[in-house]
Amino acid sequence: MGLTEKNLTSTLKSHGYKLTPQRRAVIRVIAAAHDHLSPANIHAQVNEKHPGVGLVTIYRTLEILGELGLICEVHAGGNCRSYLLRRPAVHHHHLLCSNCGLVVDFADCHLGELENKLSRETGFTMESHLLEFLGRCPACQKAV
Amino acid sequence: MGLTEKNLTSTLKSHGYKLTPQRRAVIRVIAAAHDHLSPANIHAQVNEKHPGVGLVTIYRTLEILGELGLICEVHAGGNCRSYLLRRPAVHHHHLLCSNCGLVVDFADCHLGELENKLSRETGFTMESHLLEFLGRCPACQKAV
DNA sequence: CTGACTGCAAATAGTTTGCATGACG
DNA sequence: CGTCATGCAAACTATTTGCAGTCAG
Repeated sequence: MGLTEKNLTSTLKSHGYKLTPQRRAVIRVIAAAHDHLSPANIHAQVNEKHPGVGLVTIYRTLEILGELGLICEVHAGGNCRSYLLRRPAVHHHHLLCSNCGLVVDFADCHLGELENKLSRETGFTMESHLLEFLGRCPACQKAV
Repeated sequence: MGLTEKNLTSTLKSHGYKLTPQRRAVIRVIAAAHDHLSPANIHAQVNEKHPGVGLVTIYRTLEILGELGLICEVHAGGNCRSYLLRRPAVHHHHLLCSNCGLVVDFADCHLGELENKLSRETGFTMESHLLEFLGRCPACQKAV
């Protein structure tokens, strides 16, 4: 049920995008990472196995993947352009370790109620919400 | 009870920072805006009244204001470096209009419980959380 | 085959740093 | 007065764009 590499590639295809070795490599890296990665980060990891892949390609691939909703942004700390594989294709949020960057997903935000309340009070039509927790994971707590 | 310009300047002083016309201008612009502003944005507005102020000064001032907790970041859309006057000096969140950029504050997020639960389940020590709602304000709904 | 994809290089945009001058307190 | 702030210019980093060659389908 996890979103496998196969699903990703087939989604790519079904949207008319071609499946190139470079894209496969990018997807592989993102899928393998348990962290959120910056474009430069992804580039470096891709090049470990496939030297010669341009950073530009990473950017373009990320744009496509984002467009298809296969990856999502993480707004960690100052760096705002980190990407993460959208593992469950459902609504969820992230819990980040401020030290090592570990990411834990969780889905049960009880924001529906709050959303309704705010909507009533302000007259806003709600479109989406962004929720992230920042903390320190067990390993990093021990480490100091 | 609102955080006035006076409070801001006195806070600056009490932390050993000098009160220069440039900083006053930056604070004025941020305080007057009902929007979140990017550094470039602030720079432009400051220069309308005080030509000659460098963009560098804006950056440095923003850094100080952020350090003192007088402004906070807004993670709107793609642009991740927008600043906003932190009106109530307490913990709160934002509701953004995706069309006009209107910002509404709200404080009563019921995340404490969720935070505790996550903390128990994951072993994380929680440091902070980021919550933003994105929607469409009443005016923009009418405007189609 | 053909159009989409890639990589290079160059262009842009956004942000930071070094330094001499000037202003706050 | 001494210290900190400012503004300029330059250095950097991150991201985007143009173009000719290459490749998946």
